[in-house]
Amino acid sequence: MLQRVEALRHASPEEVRTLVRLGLPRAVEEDGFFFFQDDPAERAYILLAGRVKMIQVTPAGQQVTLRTIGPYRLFGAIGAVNPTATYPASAQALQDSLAWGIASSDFRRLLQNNPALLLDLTHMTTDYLREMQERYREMVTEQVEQRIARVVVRLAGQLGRRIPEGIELTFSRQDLAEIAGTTLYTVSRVLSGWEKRGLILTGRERLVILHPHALAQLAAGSLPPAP
Amino acid sequence: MLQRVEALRHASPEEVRTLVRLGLPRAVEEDGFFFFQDDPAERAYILLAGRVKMIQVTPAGQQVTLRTIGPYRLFGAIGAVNPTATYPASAQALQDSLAWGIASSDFRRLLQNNPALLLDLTHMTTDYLREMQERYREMVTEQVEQRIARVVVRLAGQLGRRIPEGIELTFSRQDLAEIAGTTLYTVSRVLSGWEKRGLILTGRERLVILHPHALAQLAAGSLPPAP
DNA sequence: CCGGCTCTTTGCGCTGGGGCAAACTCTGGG
DNA sequence: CCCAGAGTTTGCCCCAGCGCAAAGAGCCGG
Repeated sequence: MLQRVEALRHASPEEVRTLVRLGLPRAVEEDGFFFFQDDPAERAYILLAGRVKMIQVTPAGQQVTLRTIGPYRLFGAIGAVNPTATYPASAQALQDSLAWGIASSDFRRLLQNNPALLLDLTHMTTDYLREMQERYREMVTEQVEQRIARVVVRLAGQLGRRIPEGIELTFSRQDLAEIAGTTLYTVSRVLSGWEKRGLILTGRERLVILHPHALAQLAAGSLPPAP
Repeated sequence: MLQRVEALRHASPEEVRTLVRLGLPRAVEEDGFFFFQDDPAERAYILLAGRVKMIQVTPAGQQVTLRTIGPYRLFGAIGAVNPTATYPASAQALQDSLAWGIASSDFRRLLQNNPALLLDLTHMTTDYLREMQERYREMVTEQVEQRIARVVVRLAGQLGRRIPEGIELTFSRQDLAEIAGTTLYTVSRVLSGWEKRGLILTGRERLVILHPHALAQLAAGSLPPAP
């Protein structure tokens, strides 16, 4: 099963078996936490089922979602590579979720014995870094509507479900706001606008993308925002 | 000389010699570019002298500075680890600068033969990733004045010069604006405010921090912004 | 089928900070 | 020493988006 994890592509079957032996399953129900920001990074996780969001909370209590994790993806690994490190973010379950937890020391040992695996991890990290740099730029330079469009397009690609009408996403306005770095009010207004223009359908904790192409154009800034 | 590069801490003297042999020096004068965003990542660089900023430019021509590089630091390496990758940002010299350029393929070969080095690189990358995540959160949640304070404090630590009066930095208002994700007007207003409050001295492309502690408090949000 | 809870919508007012324009001030080159 | 050009300051206006408040809508358990 763990073979499907792209981070373990270069792990030998034996190493995977070791991981299974050394790791242990951890189930967390909706809204529960796998770990908290600034806790010592004791384990890295592979998500097996469900959905997890990585968040940072400001001293004032405001939440920012850094990314959402889908099945067969690694999380908590950034903290785990460094022996003395703490988690840079908290991991909260968006749905009931199940993950395989590997002690950081075992994880590091595995990486040390398998340079190909370490290289994979480096690639993953640099990819994520590229994404963060881009999103940072977007945050600085783009208008909210465009940012929300980007978020929706990105989420659709990662976690969208194909249904007859289009692509379905299950996120509340609040969720989207935390990802796009805005407020639920603004998200609500923007989504309403899109619905009026016939680009999407909305519902409680749900939206359906009818015209992915138009949304992508909005995200790219090549389509002017609502009148 | 290259021994001082923290990225090469685990390189053997012989490997360093190989790097010197395989690499070549590249001088770029002020405002010149080492490479551009989206170009194929042909070389990784180690800065030997000068200062370089990594920037992304939006289609509309707006600039965002991702980070500034000081001597003995690696840049362009994120692009170099992946054989098919392009640079995620442009590298522009803030002053006349000199760097040692290593072909990406040589760089990768070195990493493959020396897992300790690869591990160092991974640590550097994850550290930078942590920083980007933090700055992303700051960008989303914090007010401009606080963000500018953070930028100034951070730059003071990396590139500040001790002088009798305090810590001196050499950046134009425009530079600071691009780093803090705001406009030169706002930076100018905020700096003027700080000067009136006696926290800093300002000058053309220059500022002197008189009370680092007060600025740090501003950056942390524990000191209220200007009245 | 009801009641309550959570999520969503929308009107309204407000403000942080963006951006133009014009004046001012360094600084280095001739 | 003076001038031109680059960097800076500040007044002024404007608006995108925030956030309250109150009403509406969907969902679930009993």
